[in-house]
Amino acid sequence: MHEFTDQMLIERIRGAGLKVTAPRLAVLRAIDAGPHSDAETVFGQVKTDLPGTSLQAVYGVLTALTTAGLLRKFESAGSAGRYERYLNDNHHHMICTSCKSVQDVPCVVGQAPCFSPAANHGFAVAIAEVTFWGLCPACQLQPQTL
Amino acid sequence: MHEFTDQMLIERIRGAGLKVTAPRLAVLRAIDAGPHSDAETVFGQVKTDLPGTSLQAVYGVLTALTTAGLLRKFESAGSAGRYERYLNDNHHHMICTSCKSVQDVPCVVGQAPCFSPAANHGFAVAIAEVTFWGLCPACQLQPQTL
DNA sequence: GAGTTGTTTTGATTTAATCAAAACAAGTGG
DNA sequence: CCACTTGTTTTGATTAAATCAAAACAACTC
Repeated sequence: MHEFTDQMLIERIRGAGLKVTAPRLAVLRAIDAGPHSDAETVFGQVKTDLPGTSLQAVYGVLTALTTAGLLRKFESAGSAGRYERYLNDNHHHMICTSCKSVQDVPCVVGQAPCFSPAANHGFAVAIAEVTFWGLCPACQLQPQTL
Repeated sequence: MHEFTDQMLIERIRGAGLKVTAPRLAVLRAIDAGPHSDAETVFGQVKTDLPGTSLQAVYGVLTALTTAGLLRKFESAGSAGRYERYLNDNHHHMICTSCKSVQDVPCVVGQAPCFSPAANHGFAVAIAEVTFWGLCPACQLQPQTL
């Protein structure tokens, strides 16, 4: 399941100009193990391999790593903010309205179709965020709402 | 500024199968006057023309009107949930990263281009939500962040 | 005009997140 | 290898957004 060795993670942290600490390694490992996790979920994961870490530390680490460009935060209706490894691949998210699970979806239609709103009203558009809402395969099998 | 008379608003509420009450009228008027408002903003507006209304009532009214299909709620990173009149026009939003102001943008590229993710992983996609982030004209004139 | 049902008020509670100050540790340079 | 500086984490309190429950109340129907 681990795509990255600790050594690789250490290099990524240091490469971003940040000090390498145990909580930061643990957070990166947690995101690697469970992408699209929120702060609480990351905290739960981190606690198991680095007990004594505080939830506030996790928030701080997530914010620092996001600012440094190692992680990306995305927030969507009805859920806490979630984090994933930052990849400059312009992908989007498909979220299940029932179980809130998240799938990555590449943005393939042309290059970056959604970057061009029809009328931009003078806005300098920097990024376009696309979220697809629907029912995941598992939840489609459920008879009704639980 | 008022697009709708009270009589029209009353008909819309009743048409949705809901009882017509003063707070509901006041909330619809507030949304009409300030689209893309959050609950607190609506509350501030409502208070002026119907003092004694509670914030919780505003939350309740917003939820009821949203469930009934008269309003649409949208939530975006860094802001509280906002409400607008529901229009079945598949429009999207352009939000200023600096001042958080919102502009509607029609979805014109073809019909509903964003409804078709490349690989849907078995998801039954119901809606696609597109948010453009950037700097509004006013904030582009600011030398730097305030 | 009285009754039933749906709505609003009042007040407490939850969740997600942020802030500030003190304790601590990573990476420098001696 | 030790001490210093700076950045990080902990501890504890606080905020913002929203939700819940029960009692008071008002809209629509008969």
